[in-house]
Amino acid sequence: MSKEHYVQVALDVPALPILTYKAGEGEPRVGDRCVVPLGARRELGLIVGMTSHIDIDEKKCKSYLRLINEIEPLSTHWLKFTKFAADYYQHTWGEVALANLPQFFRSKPGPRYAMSLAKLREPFKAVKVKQVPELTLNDEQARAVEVLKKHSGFGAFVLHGVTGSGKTEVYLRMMESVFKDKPQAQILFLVPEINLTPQLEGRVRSHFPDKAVVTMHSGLSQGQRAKAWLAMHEKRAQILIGTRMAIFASIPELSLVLVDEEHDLSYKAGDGIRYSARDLAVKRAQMLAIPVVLGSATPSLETWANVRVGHYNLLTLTKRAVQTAVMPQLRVIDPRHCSLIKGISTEIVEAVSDRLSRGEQCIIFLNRRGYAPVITCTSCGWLSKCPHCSTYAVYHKDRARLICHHCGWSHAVYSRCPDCGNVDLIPMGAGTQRIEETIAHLWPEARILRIDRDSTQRKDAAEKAFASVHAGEVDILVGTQMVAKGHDFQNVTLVVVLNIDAQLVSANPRGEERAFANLMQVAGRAGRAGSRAEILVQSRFGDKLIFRALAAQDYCLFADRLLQERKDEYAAPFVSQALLTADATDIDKALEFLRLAVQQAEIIRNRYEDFAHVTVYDPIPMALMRVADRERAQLLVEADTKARLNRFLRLWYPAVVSLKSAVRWTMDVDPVDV
DNA sequence: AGCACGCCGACT
DNA sequence: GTCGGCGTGCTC
Repeated sequence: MSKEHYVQVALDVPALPILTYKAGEGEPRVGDRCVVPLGARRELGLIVGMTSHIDIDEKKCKSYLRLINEIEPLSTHWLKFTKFAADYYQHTWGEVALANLPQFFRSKPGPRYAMSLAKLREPFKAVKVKQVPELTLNDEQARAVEVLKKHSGFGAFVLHGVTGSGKTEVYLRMMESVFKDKPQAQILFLVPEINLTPQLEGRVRSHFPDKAVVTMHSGLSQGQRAKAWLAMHEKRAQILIGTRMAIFASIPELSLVLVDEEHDLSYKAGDGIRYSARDLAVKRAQMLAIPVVLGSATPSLETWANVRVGHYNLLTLTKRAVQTAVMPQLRVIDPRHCSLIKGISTEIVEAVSDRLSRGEQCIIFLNRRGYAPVITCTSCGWLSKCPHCSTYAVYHKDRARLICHHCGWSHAVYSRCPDCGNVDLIPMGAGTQRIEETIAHLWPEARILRIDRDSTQRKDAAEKAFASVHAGEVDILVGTQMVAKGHDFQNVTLVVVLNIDAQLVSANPRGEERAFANLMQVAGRAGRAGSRAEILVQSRFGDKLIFRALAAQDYCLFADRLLQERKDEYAAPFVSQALLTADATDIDKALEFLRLAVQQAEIIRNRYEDFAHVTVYDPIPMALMRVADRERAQLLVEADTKARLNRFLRLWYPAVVSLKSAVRWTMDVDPVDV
């Protein structure tokens, strides 16, 4: 066998193919990194293959400058996986592979490289673990664990259970059964947000005192990330809990992947390479022939469709794990048919008063921060528009400013109308700050706490706020989305939802599905430990199916109906989509670029019969057209299958690149918002 | 993406 | 005469 003198190197450079270099010093292995000359600069590359012959001019072929082989090479599985992601999301292999290594491992080694590496290998500081008592599984939970235990090879399991049905305990036992079969196994546990890692981390550490647990999320420093990454890579740690970025970790003994709250939008990366960590989790499990578990009370429609066609196995938890817990009662209140006190119906006011008199806690949920979404002039009709975006600047009373939530523009609130000089400027609508003010007025005795991004800006502020609710120091909690995630409040017996209609009737095709997930999640905050909890939703659409399904806590009813609708409309998830988004200083430039992209698409479409089922739509300005002085337009492409869409994109993407436009653009495969 | 090369306008 | 603007094009 002839020695392979050349290495094939992937580089973190867009639109650059794999380059071939001569092997220099050392014994290069596939999966090692190396420093290579590239034009006038030096870049860090990843060796993805070896070869004994080259098809380029020998003189053109340079040699690598330094081989980096101080750590074990990345596995062939990891390389194949990142290659798949690169092809699927239309990026180069090098971009996906290298951009997803921690900073330390994607940088050229400096003079202190060996020392830094040794430091990264130092043992982790011991963590104090609060012992969580073992829970016994009910029959449903036990069955779910049993199904996974009996399964071998690839399998996607959907753990569908309402809040409080004990999904976490099931995850833990599933992990346990994997470790029993294979003591050196490694497990990846994906969570949607950093905030959710600490509690889960505690549970996991307590359950597996002899397994090293590491975390990976954007809240960690580069050093901490590298340390956790290396611990998994070198099999010193066996459990990785992390946000979407963790899907790209090197996990040589990966044996089980868990994706908690799989429907959560934060699994979809919004910048750079727009991957879906959930979808990649399924793919990675499939490549490794291991099980993946997707958990949610409200699975995404994509996932549900896979359940219904039999690709995924459904494991259902219908009972609340705490036997005494009762499903909360749902009541929809039509604000048109009752008197309102500053936007809050009297029925809700009475219900809150009732809870307060009994010393119970209430949550008021409103997905809109600030005091009022817009202020207006009573005389000339002036509105507080953001000068840089096609939206309104939100009034923040506490800071006496108008703030644009899209670009951050802020201006001291006007004392008189900038157009006509009139002094009567009034806030329209209500955000959490205004609701807080209103309830303080209604219940002067009550202890009120507001939790939203504004009230929790300081470090640990959110944790402290949640702790004070748990400690019973709060009677009424007002908050946005933030209050809906992760925390169960034992003494909360009433949840009020104020402004779900905006989402219910939005132009967004996924609005209803998201409203359901939101409502279900908020509802789950109440009455975990028992007693009669109630959910009051203020909505004009009480007769919608969503509320019937919600009252019965019947996700299947809702999801099956929605799926049927999507099928009839030939909409996602029954079609696969890619979205080309362009932004420029003016909308015409963006649209013109997209029109050229359409031309390219049509050329490709007409050339191959395969693309008869590919639809290229007209470019349109985005719903929120202007953000931070950039005007945005988008172009949607649809195909009947993912595979066909991918084949099309492989031809179209390079054609779009070659347009060489000054317009900024991105391609989003499987976009969440269309 | 960088960083070169390259071909036209105002400066010691 | 040259310093430098950023348009096009290549990187093994």
